[in-house]
Amino acid sequence: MSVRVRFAPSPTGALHIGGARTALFNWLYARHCGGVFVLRIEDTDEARNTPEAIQIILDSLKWLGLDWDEGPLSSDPDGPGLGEHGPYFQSRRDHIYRKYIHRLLDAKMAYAKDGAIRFRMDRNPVTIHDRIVGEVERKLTDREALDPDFVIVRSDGRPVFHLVNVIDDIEMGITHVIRGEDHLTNTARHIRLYDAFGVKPPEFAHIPLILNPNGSKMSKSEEGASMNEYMDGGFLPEAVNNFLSLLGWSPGNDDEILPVDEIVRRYDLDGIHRSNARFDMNKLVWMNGEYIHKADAATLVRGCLPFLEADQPGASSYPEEYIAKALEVCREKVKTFAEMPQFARFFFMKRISFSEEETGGQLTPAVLPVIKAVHDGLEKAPDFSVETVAATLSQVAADLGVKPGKVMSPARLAITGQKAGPGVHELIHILGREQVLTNLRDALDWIQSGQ
RNA sequence: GACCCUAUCGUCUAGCGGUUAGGACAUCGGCCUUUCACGCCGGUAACCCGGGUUCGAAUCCCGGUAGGGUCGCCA
Repeated sequence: MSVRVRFAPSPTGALHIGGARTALFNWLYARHCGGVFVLRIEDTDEARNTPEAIQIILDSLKWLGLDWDEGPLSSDPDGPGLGEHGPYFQSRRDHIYRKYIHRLLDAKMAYAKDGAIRFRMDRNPVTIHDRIVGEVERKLTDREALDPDFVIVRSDGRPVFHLVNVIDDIEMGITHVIRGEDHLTNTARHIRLYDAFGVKPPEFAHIPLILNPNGSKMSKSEEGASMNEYMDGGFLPEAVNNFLSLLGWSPGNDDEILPVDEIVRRYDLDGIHRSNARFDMNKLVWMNGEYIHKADAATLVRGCLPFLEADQPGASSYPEEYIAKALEVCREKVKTFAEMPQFARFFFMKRISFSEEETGGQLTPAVLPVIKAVHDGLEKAPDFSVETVAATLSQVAADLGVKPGKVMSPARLAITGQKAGPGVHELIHILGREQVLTNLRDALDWIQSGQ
């Protein structure tokens, strides 16, 4: 039988990092097995669900590259979907649930009380066979022992999660339920529901949770908890996928930077851990840097442009080739695209704004002669190739009788207004004669005007 | 309160009866260097505790402790 897995989010806001990982693990397993990945929207809680939230979930999954074989094509519950098991919005499947509820009622396995419908739950322990956790014998808790039955249809007629989740998984032919460990103890109820419907339960695989750095449950408001932070924060989806796949799963050796197709190839339920993992933004940022350093030029430009434009309005209207060259010499310095402006902003400034803070107090009258010499040297340079610029600056240092460093550092400060940045020769070459000389004259003026 | 899961450096992890307990992030030194990074070299740093089983336990069993999860007319 071919593998069919699903991701069934409830659209109550941004996609949580834990949800994204659950989706990823399901997708990975489907792709590894050549199975089917289903997306189902659990929008039964009308008060909390919004069309915007559905769209965000769709966008987040697309951004991560987690394509679904069956599921909605848009955030419209009545719109077209992919696959033969629709509708894929629970809010549009009520007629299906009704049939199952009647079966339960007719067989006396469920009954009405206080206007709601309750399921007669087994009082004996339920054994859960979990692919990750193993055999789990779930006994009733003290509260449950008082009244083991649970509500499956609210008094207002709306069926609850436990019921619809099971019915949909049956109807959609789900073979493996891969979900967060927070559902493990609830699985006993689900198994009894499968029994009641006379259906063999699917394989269960409960994956460990993602915790905060301090070990507590990762809540929505926590740093790094929302996928929006990565989509809008200068991250590459490949890096986020790679990082998430390693949170609770291991390929079995020390490999860490793994392209997604290799993760798909090596992915297996047996490689999933049993213990929760803490979220480490530091390592994610490092990994993102690894991906940025190897990204192709177009990806680098596309990723950085929004941040550059926000920092220096008009930046995106510079010539494409110029932007590409400017970003290329800065790429090794950043770990997220959001960090790019702090190194590359001067490339997109017609006039540099000098500040005591940015220059670290290094632009003083003492360096006036050096900057003047750099200006005059470059003004007379026959061209602005990297080689010519290098030779020119060396000559300036020689003429002044100082080490090259005594020229490079003030030159960088004067031309870029910053202490840190790409190689001086390269940045002068890319900036070009006119802009470099303008910046140098501005620097001279700024120093002479008493700063 | 009850029930369930889990336990290797600060963090993510390798290990699946015999290892100098390995790697990565972070951190601390050093090198490289015109800056900041990158890169390279090196250091600090872990088997939660207590009992067993065994010639031998990080690995298997039991107990404790700690952390997490669940017990809704939320999902």
